Amino acid sequence: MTTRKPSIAPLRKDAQRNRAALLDAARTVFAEEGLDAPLEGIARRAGLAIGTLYRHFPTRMDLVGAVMAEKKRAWIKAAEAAVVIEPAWDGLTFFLERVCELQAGDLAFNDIASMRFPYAAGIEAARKRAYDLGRRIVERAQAEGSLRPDITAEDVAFIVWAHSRVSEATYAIDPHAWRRYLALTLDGLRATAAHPLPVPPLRPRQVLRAQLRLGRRRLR
Amino acid sequence: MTTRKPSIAPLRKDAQRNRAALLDAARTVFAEEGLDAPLEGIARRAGLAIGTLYRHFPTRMDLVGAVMAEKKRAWIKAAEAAVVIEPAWDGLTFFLERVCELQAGDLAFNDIASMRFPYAAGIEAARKRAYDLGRRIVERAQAEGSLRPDITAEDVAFIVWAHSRVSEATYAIDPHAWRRYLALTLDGLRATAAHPLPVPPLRPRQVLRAQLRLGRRRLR
DNA sequence: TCCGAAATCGAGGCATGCCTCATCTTCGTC
DNA sequence: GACGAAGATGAGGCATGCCTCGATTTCGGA
Repeated sequence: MTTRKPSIAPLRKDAQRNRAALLDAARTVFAEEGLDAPLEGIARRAGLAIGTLYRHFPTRMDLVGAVMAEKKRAWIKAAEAAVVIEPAWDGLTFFLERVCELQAGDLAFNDIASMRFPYAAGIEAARKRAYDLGRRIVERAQAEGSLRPDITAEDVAFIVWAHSRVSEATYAIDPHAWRRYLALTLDGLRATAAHPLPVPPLRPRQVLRAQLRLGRRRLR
Repeated sequence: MTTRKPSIAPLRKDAQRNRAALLDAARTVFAEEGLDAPLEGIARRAGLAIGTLYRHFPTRMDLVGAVMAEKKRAWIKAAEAAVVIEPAWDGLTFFLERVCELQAGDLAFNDIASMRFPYAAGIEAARKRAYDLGRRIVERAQAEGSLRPDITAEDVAFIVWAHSRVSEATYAIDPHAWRRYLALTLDGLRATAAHPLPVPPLRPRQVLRAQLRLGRRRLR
């Protein structure tokens, strides 16, 4: 996230300025083009040479991690808020709405939320935290009887995956279209809507493998 | 789809053999790697030189169109069968299940189903037909009262998009996982599950633009 | 103001994948 | 079985994007 030196040395003024410009450019470009956007474009937009980008962020994931820091915080904050909302159903909808909102309009976060990238330590830590909270949100809503009992926290991964494509398709055409689809999804999650499900849920390990697979495919 | 010459001339024996080998290789490679798979890999797998591939299929879409011919037929057949099934709800579920089944395990058809590519005439004609049938399937189920009345045929696009990512993520980990997610979706589509939707449906033109956008992004 | 360390620069080497075309091979007809 | 047309070949030119590294500039402390 910072430049990986054990470093006590503070950055020089110009370096600080340039680092900020790179983050700024990267935020915009990643959001518009996704995690695999050419790094040269980011350097250009920041008005700097490609070598400077590499000095500050030796790997793509260092840059991604730095850019995603705020979004990560927003993600966890949403989960922390949701887990205490009453009734628990409202907590669940609040959580899903916030996650989808973060995904919509930011292709990079969209990728981050539905995929997994080895060696992106900062991001993975946040994800772990968000998932643990997600599990509690699900269990709470089931306990109160509003969320159908036959789903598991792993099924939330389905929702994130599904929404990631919906958002990718529609954000530039109608920035609120995803709300309609999320509402349909929620209607299927209500205890009152439940019909037997044909196959068992994914196991946590399977979700992880699926996310890794998507990530590999994305940054092939 | 054929090689674009006005041509009455039939292919030479060796050319016929090679064309078949190319289609065979392309079927496998596209299914495994998606529509943007390197063409060199397809030629290599067919045991032919890259120039030969280009002689038979001057553009990527010529090859894609030829490979997707059978899947296209299966798609339309499913829709034609679904539109006469009683009760109409069963027709709808049959249709969605078949489409999702075709998407699962074939990354190329997955792309074809959720995106749009200009100048892929053969495919677009099939899509038009399938969409018209889809509209009738939806209206029939609404008329009998099983499908919630507040959705439109355009909302089916959401389902295809959503499923495309779910399938991309899970087909190699658990080839039937998508059935669980589709069942959840169907539970949200039942008239009995309906709660008011927050935003209006996409208009047909918007669906088209969204699909074009996905296609451009995919074959960037 | 001067100097060394820090930071910047960007050409260039590497890899991938597209597509072309001059040359060689094979088919099938007479 | 010979010949002309159809077909196959693959090196090579082009474009993109990654990443490095020696040369150059800038900063800021003494």
